[in-house]
Amino acid sequence: MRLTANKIAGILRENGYKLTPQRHAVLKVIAASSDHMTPETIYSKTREENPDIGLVTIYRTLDLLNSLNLVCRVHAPDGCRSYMMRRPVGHHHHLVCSQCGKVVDFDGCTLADLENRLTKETKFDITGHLLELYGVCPDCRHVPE
Amino acid sequence: MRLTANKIAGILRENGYKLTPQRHAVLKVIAASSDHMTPETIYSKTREENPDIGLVTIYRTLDLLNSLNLVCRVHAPDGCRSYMMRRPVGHHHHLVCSQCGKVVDFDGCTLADLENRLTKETKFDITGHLLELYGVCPDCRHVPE
DNA sequence: CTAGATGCAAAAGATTTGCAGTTTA
DNA sequence: TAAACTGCAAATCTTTTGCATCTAG
Repeated sequence: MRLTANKIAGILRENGYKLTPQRHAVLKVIAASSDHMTPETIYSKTREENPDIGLVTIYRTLDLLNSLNLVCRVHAPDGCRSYMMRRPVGHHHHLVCSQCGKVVDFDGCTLADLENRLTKETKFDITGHLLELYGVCPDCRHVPE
Repeated sequence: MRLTANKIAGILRENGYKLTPQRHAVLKVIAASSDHMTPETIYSKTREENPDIGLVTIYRTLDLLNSLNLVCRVHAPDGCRSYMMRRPVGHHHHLVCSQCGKVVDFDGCTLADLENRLTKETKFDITGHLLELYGVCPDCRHVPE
């Protein structure tokens, strides 16, 4: 289960942000998709129901949601700026299909040992990581164009 | 030991690409730094010795080197387009200092098990991954501004 | 009522493309 | 010499900012 737009609206309020119709619309769009979307895509999807929203608002809303850790940013070898709803579980990563862009997120990553080792070896104070796996999803594998 | 500019020059030739003075200059700059650099930074460093090189050539050269897997692209939470020399060992990842941008690369990542598990669970055909760790390097930790 | 949000237009960047001239192999 | 490469200028995007207006709480 992912966070719903309604829950997020509550979280917004708790943090002192206003729940505007625009933000609600953006949330609905992101919550409705299981894939990651670029700001541009989110913009046009949101406009379908909210033709008056501006692209700038999309950018600002995404920054806000991202800073509240409500959506997460997906990095791919090409475009590095797309977003999807974050699941309630804190920590997860992405498995991205290189052909259709489908994203599966997963948790249970095994980096703790690695981080410990590197902390010792490099004396870095390790604060986080980005892990994205790439591959071809079953659908794309079976239906070569 | 990293790949030297000279070795790469040979590889370029082997792949049917010409070794131009511009490419050589870019390679020298990248090889001389242990950190990742943006195209813009590489551009200005290259210009120090080669004032006539154009930014476009930097972009094209980086794309070429990247496609030959001679340099690698570093993704950070902010800028996602910077490059550094790739080491001869095939597989490695980055530990990036969030404050000064220093990059340490490392190998021995422990993702094989994870990939096996996910292959089973998701039926994705997993072809690669991107792993970047973030933290604060010893220098930045000891010298708070 | 007021801090915070929005939209517009414009600015600022980043990256790509078209093209004519140059150069490596 | 031919294919590949370069630089320039211009075209495209993408993202950010300034500002006057609006609105959720």
